[in-house]
Amino acid sequence: MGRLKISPVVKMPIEVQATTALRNAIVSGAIRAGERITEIQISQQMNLSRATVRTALHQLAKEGLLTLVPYTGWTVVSLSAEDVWELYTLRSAVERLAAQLVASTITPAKAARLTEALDVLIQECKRGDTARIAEADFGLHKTIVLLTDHGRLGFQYGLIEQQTRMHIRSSYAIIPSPKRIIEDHRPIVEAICAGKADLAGRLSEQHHLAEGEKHLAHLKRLEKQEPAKTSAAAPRSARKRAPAT
Amino acid sequence: MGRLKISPVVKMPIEVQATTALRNAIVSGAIRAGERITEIQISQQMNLSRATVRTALHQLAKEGLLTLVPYTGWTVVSLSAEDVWELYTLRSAVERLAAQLVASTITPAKAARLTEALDVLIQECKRGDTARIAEADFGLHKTIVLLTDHGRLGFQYGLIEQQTRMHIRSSYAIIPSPKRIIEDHRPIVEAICAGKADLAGRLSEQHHLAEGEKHLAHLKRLEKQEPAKTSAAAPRSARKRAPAT
DNA sequence: GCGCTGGCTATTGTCGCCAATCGACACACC
DNA sequence: GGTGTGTCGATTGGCGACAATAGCCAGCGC
Repeated sequence: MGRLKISPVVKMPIEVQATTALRNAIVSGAIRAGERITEIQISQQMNLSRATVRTALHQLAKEGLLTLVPYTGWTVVSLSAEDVWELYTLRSAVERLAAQLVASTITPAKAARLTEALDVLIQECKRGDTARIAEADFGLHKTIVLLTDHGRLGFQYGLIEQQTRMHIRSSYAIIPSPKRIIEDHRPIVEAICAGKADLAGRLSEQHHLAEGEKHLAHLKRLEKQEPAKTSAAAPRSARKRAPAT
Repeated sequence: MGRLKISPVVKMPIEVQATTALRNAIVSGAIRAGERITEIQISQQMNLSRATVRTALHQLAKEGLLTLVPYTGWTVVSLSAEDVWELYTLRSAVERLAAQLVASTITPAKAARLTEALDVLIQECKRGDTARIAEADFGLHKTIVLLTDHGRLGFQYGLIEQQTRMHIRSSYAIIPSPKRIIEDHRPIVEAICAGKADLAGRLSEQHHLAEGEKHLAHLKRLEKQEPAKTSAAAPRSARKRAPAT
């Protein structure tokens, strides 16, 4: 009597499912940045008790996707220039660490996975579909982070990624040319695979700082052309110069 | 008719107060690492509804202080060697970024605050009380992070700090000599105040990696002397070598 | 003696309802 | 017209009760 060919049912509390569905709705743009939402509205749409929805919303607030004014309401964050600066500087630090960790523990198997992810990115760049290029780009970076086998780093990276995705969807992000994307990413992967931790870390950090600064300058130009849009949400910080490296 | 001299009442929802009280209880060691707690037990002790306590516990789980097995119970995390590795590597990256950011935007006022925090640390090292030295040490690092004016960085640092504090309380942490502490910290502060972002970042990163590795080696020696203690909690990761720099 | 099954207990999950708070608006007074 | 006060509606905060789940233990069959 062998094993039956039945897929296991994955049990998941409703709270967790609600959190996941709401996170996806926010990150995908189905619920827009800056939008006000209420527990009542969401509980009716999801056919769940308000308390269950409330737990989910609190979780997402902790992830930086929502802000709550007690007794008043919830707002999906809308990222200001300062938020953008925070995200790309933090991402540069996290990804520097990831590149260093993977490079210092590189194995043929890890190198193969990295090379494969880079190949996917290169193929998408040749195809030219910007959405698929962006996905492959995220995929390569996620692979580096996953190869660290560092749970907290992966968690932190996930928070940064989802906020970055939200922002890209709700703004007029500039997309580097496919040629440039390949030129930027290949040396990072090569340094990691060659076990050059210091070089890999520096290249990775530089890549994100450079892209972040370009994007920020672009946003500033857009702001000059339009009335300032009110920014809900994340703690405001004064903009600082990027760290010299 | 001018302003009355009455201090404003700081309103804080009970949920937030409960979260803060529980966080303090965990970080201070009043609730021990590895301990199992239940919503019912905590709600009775705090004289609050279980639902309120539940919200608080979920928040703290998100901060990495607790883990939940659905329908079964909550456990205060007990940090394994792998967790320690994760914390100090992540801390090294975060503090590297902080040092770089402050150094690249240094002002006389910031330099004064940093120098003051270093002076406090030096004074405590002369006094020799290890608890006060540790507090002054944390205080200096927190000052650097706060001077970045980077909300997300401060939040991330706070998570690392509280988990580190928990671990220090629940383990036989080795404390560096006061002389060594001064030798390690002074060059970091000097580099930051001199606006040398690259040097400040490297020194800061190195400081945490070196201390972390020493501590980890110490833990490994302790583990060899005792039966393995079961580790609740945080995602397990394989130990990796520290990144070369 | 071992493995399986069922029942019980203890816990978290989810619900609906009452309580507390905030913001907007109307009204009264100066 | 401006300011202060009170009320109301909309929202979140907090509660206790019922539902769902997991783990443990006793009993039974082989």
